[in-house]
Amino acid sequence: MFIEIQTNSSVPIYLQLAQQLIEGIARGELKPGDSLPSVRAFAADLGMNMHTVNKAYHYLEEKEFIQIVAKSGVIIQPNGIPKATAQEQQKLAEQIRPLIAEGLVLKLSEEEMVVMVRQLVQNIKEGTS
Amino acid sequence: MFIEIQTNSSVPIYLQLAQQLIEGIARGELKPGDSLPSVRAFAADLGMNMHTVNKAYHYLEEKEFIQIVAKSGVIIQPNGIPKATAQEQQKLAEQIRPLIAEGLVLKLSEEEMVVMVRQLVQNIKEGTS
DNA sequence: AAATGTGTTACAATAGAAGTAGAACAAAAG
DNA sequence: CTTTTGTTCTACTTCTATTGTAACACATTT
Repeated sequence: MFIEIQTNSSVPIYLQLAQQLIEGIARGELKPGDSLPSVRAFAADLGMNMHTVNKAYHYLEEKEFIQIVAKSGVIIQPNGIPKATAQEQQKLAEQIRPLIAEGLVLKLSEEEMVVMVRQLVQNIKEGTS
Repeated sequence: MFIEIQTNSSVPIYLQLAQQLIEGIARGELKPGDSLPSVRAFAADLGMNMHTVNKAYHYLEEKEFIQIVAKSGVIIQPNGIPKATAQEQQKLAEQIRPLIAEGLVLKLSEEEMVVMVRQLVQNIKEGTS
């Protein structure tokens, strides 16, 4: 899968990488059991430091989207990623909340924001920007 | 209006303050032309440093939600806050996108996320958590 | 006019975290 | 045994958040 990093973005490289991998999973391009490149190989491939890739991997591991198997490599959660717990969903909502509030202040209607979300879902699934 | 700061949160104080003011505007509790406390008074009231309040104010000013009028204080955008431009909406979408992607990975359906957004809109308008 | 109160801006300083990177290490794989 | 792999330790630089102090602007009071 293609990874595209914007070095002058305010969002750190490791996060950009992690987010793009998340989108890869969301879109089904990365399936349970698939293996990801080693930190070194990936880093060399992307022209970044090993630690940056490592950090992205650990970020994803903490969310339990992947498994890091010591000395052997990294694979997408092989038994499939379980559905969000109430707690995870709550946490997600908390993160979205200030953005919705901002939308409201900018006079976006509930419907407009719903449309925005639907659009985003489509874009992610299609891999379009 | 009622401000509640959590000092042990990972989200910085000035941002918590700004976000709560934004919610105040969204919920209509703060109307165009309303004035906000001076940096010093507000800081004393909330038990924080004036610069922290100042930073929140400037954050909101940059978004053009308020006007900082030198010497006379701070007021909510008196002519009403204009509807989001295409660019602002785009930017909002960009910020929401990684969260939606994460939701998808956690097997939340498009409908579930739409419901989540509608719920958030209600909560914000009601001022509930 | 001078003083005082109220409020903003500017400069400084600090502590801490974040982002990125190099080198050495131990275990697994081949 | 050699190569590969994730881990660990260290290190450096840059941001960030917060606070402190002082200077400045203006209106009102004395």
